[in-house]
Amino acid sequence: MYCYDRAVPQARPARFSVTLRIQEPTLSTRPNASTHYSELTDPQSARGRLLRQAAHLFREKGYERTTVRDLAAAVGIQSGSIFHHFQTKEAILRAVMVETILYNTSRMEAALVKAESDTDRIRALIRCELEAINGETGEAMAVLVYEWRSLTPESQAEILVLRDRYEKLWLETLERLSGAGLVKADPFVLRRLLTGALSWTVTWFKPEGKGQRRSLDLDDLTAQVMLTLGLPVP
Amino acid sequence: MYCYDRAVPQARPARFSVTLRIQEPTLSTRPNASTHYSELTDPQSARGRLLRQAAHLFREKGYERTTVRDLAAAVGIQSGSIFHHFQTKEAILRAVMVETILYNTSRMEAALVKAESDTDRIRALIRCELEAINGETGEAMAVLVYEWRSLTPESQAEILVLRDRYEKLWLETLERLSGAGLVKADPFVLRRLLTGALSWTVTWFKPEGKGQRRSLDLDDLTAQVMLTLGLPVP
Amino acid sequence: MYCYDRAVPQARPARFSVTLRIQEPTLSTRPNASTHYSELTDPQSARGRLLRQAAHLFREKGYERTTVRDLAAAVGIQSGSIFHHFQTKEAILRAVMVETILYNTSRMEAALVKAESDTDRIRALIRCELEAINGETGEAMAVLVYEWRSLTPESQAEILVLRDRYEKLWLETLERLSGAGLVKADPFVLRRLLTGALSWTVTWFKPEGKGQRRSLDLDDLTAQVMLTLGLPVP
Amino acid sequence: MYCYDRAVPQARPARFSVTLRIQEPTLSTRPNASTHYSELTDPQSARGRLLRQAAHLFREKGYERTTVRDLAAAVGIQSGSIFHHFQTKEAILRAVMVETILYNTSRMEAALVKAESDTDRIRALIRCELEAINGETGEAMAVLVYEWRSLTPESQAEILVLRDRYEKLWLETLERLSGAGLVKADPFVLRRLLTGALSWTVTWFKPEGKGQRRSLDLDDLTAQVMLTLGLPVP
DNA sequence: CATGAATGAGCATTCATTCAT
DNA sequence: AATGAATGAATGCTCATTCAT
Repeated sequence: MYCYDRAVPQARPARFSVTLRIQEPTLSTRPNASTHYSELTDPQSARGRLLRQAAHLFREKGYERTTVRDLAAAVGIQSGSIFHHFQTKEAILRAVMVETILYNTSRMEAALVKAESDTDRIRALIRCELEAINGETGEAMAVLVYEWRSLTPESQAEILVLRDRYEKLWLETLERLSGAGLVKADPFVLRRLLTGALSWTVTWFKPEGKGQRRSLDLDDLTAQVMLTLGLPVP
Repeated sequence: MYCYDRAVPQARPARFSVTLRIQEPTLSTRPNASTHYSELTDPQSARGRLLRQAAHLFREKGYERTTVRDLAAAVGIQSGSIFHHFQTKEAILRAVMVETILYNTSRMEAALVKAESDTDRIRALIRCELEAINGETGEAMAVLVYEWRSLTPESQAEILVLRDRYEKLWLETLERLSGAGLVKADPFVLRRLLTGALSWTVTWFKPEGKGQRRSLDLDDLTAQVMLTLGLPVP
Repeated sequence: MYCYDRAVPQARPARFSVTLRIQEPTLSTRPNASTHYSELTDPQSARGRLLRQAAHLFREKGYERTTVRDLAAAVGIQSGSIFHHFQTKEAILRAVMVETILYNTSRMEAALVKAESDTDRIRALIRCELEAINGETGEAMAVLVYEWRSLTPESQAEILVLRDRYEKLWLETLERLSGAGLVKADPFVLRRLLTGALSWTVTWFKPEGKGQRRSLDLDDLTAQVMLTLGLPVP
Repeated sequence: MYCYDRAVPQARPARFSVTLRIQEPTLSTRPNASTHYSELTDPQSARGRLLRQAAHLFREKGYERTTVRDLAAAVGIQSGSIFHHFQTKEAILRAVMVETILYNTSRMEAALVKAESDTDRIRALIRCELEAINGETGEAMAVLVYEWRSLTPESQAEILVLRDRYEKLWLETLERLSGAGLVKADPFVLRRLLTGALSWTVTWFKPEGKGQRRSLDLDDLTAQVMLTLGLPVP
């Protein structure tokens, strides 16, 4: 699983998109664009529909239990055609993860820019991660967390590089809060506790309140997390 | 995954063990005995060794990627012999989960009895769950959390009954703390945030501090969680 | 493999080229032209490059293990484009064989014309066949011998017709030598022993002497075969 | 194909059977037995029937065109059961070759022991190889020669060791004949010419004279080869 | 209880071929 | 002519499970 305790080379701050372009030629980022959002595969394209269905099925049944035939049927193509778009089944899993992490890193960077105070920043991060986990990219995020073991070691290394950029945003913010005395726990440990707490929401949180005993939206949930940490709720 | 949002029949407080005894004749609990510890399979027996190896392999490689032959080889028997102990591979997974949840519920009940204050109680629960996740039963607990999807719906229902007894211990304690104003967040939500935070430790916490940048033992980790919740650390 | 023991209709001396022209419109022979060399596909054309690469790859990896994509990549076109030049993959194999046999039959006819004695004639045939096997057309010849089984029965029949014309040159020469008492063995059997001996050189003879324990050129090899047959070496 | 021009480590004279026993535990030789014949897989066993059918099908259709399902059907088992006996399809090919080469090396050693003169010896070798190629082991021998390319490099290396022992019997005999002036050509070259000539008989020689224009048995064929070499025929 | 040969449905992947552009 | 996405049947191989011994 999306594992923290291995030695990871320091994230190379800006050039990672070049590396990516080499490894995944059909996936590109626009580093020069005014927004920092990564350019994802067109969701209308065959590849895009495949990735969406893959996220859905991998989340629902697990990577191992999802067959290439399941995937092909969900997209409406023949099983052999899958391999026109991806070399292996594992490459699909990897692409789901890479696209999600790139997309959500960009979203988080954009949200941080708008925050004005330290509590604004931590609230933005929590809110962003909750959105990533429970919103549109939720299935892909769940796959990122819970299907980590199904990646080859090479793919894991590739994605750990991307994850480090994402985690750096969290750690810097938590260290500022810690410096300001707003949180008591060690930032490193606190981030890991939050990772677990937030990613686990995918198993119980239903934004629309369907079937829940009390209705809770993403803002409420963000507030509950802030409360739990002893941080101010607006 | 070990999912919270499905309608679960109210836990039938005492009779679940009867059901269990029918389905798994060699596993029994003694709810009337003076100690509340469940009687687990003898770890020296063939069945016991099988369950231990199953927990290890399911944790390491995942349930789907672990073959019956892997299991047999780890125990030192032939693959066909596995089926003298369990009817199906899934029954092994189920047994790993059932034994773990029964064992850890008993441990938690025993720990609660000794606690004298509300903060003692919550600290005991946190400490107990961290021990379950990172101690001897850690592999089985990780399997319980991360291989949930590989259970049949019938097995899921069976185990949800056991889990409700376990969760009740948590919820009652959190509600007392909430009533006393010691925690601000909703007890129901707080428990779910804690479930995620604590179970996630399996991915990063190494008790011995091997390779970690700072050494942290289970007591330190418990203290960090208490700090995060704004609760007093002794 | 290029098999001798099936009943073959007597070679139809002149009309086979008509048949060929129908099936493979771009390949033609001019039996009435002053030179006896067949007109082969222009090696610069797309078709010519394809045939050359096919001979190379079929020899190197075998027909079955060579994919249409391998072939296309070797020529520098897309796999779909192959089928503008040949109707099926098997048609490529057939064309490689047909062109080689036509080319080498012509070469042998030309060499025989120049020979002045019976020993000259047999030496010319041996030398010619060794050149065919180990020279420029070597890869195609090896394909002709070792990929015979991959042809459809129809293609086999077509090529057997061409082969009979080639074999007739051998058999007539061996019968003259036998009549003159220069060889003792039955000409029919002797030709088959020679076919095997000569075609097998492809597996061990390296004209440049690279890595061989003794350097042996085609003339030396021809002489060794003559010696083996008890025939005079100039 | 069964290729001569690669550097081969010197054959380890007597202990090769030990090596073999390690690599192929179910195949054993009896180095202490009075006869030097290798002990082959029992032809009645599942493994034995599989090897026989494999030799037949690989010879008939080629290794690549023979599917595991073809093989299973020929033996009368399910395709999955093949892999109870052999780890891969290639291992079947390897086993066919190993058993054949061991068996025929032993036969040849036994025949050499009985020969009394140099011409007896060469006649014994020719006769033995013709029997190997056209007799009971004929299909397996043809596979050994014509499916060489389908072996992995590792398997090729393994079998080259066995082949060297076989070839040594030939080379020593030819060198004695050359020393005695009975053959004029270089022994090394002569052996290769003979290898081709003899192995090629598989494509045209039919012992029973079925459909042949003249009836030729193995003795006649041996005599023809001796005649071709200018050696005395009894 | 234990074995291990056998099963057979299922898997990811391959690949010659087609065809709309 | 050429492309390249798509096809779909086939391939080698896996593996939980069965069962005669």
